[in-house]
Amino acid sequence: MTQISLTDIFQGYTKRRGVFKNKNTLSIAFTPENIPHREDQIKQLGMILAPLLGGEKPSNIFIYGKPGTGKSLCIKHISEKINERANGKVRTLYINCKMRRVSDTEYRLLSQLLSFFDVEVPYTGLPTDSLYNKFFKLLDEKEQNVLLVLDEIDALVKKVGDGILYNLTRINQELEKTKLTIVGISNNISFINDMDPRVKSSLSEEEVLFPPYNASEIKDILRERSLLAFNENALSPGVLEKCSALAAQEHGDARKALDLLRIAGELAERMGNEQVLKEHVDVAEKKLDRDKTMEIIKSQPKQSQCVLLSVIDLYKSGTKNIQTGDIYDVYTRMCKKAGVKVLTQRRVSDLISELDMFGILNSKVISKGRYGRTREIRLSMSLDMINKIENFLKHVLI
DNA sequence: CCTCCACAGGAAGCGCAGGAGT
DNA sequence: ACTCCTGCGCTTCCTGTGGAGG
Repeated sequence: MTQISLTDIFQGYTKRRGVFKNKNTLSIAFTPENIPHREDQIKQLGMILAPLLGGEKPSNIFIYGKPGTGKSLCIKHISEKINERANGKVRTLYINCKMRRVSDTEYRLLSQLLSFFDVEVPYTGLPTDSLYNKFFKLLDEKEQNVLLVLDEIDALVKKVGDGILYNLTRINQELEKTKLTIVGISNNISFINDMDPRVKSSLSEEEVLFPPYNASEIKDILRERSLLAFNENALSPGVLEKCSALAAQEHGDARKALDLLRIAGELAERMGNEQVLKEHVDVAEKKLDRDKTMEIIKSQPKQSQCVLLSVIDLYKSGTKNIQTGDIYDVYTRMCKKAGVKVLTQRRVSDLISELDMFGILNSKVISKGRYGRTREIRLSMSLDMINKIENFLKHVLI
């Protein structure tokens, strides 16, 4: 009985003509066959990495460019292509270095690398050196060519220093059988300059720059993907233009454009429309912003959440020029109420910096002369959003 | 000119959970 | 069971500092 009605539902769903033909082609996981407006970069990377095909070690590469400019995508694309040609002789290890509690320290990064070889290590207890040795042995077990892609490497270096990179580049020199090529990807251009010169010279033997897309380039990208993703005539006129324009405002972020398009499509489908309208894009933009920040906030530890709620409290009570000391006062009361351990101001100061890094807060160090030097903290979102966060945090904490 | 506020943010080290070796 | 190790979140202690008020 249940099964029958379920099949009915599913059949009804598949029979109904939605707007999507293949939604996956809009996700970040999808690597398209053709990457518009990145011909130069792909050519450059291809030339640098071509020695892999002859079993030679290419130069290490440093890639930089703003978010959503196709850095990871191009690397993924090229490594897939190379692998096809080399009959799987080239192994690509991709790591995003920013993931909290996953790859945001040297130890955790190595433990991630080891897990690619199906080696699980305890989350603490072992010396980092021993992880290096394990990794080293695994690499040198057999002859192979390994491409190590470290995405958002600037975040990691900022947090724990450039020692990791130094160690990795050194491992490379000591390997006998295996050749390890390191590809560092960074959103921040200036970051490479204040690294140890030894690391700098060995990591950025080659540099590739990914400039932001402009609105018409983003539109090209969207058009191409929309042909794969949507049914014919599912997009009303102006939808692509709107997505492109919105994303171009945000330093030419193609990923944002794709997200907008996908969410707009989902909204249209959910509302039973046969066409995606410009209005859907408007709603999608709000939803995208909201979802992103909520996602980050949910993943924060309780202590950070307390800090954030304190900032919101101050904001709502009309305090202007919110500073660290104010926050700490409210924060201590908040913790007691929520039954959470009160951390020191030093630590809270770091938590504020973290929230700043995630883009949830804006903090700026200012000097008020006689009245000291502190950080001024501002919330950079709509009142609507602040209310939403407040509700969520109160629900979770109190 | 100097002073002095209210912190920023670096350095060191502590305690805990969890290894490895004996 | 014991010792001795480690990484990590956190505390403790510290020095540094831009500029308004004197």
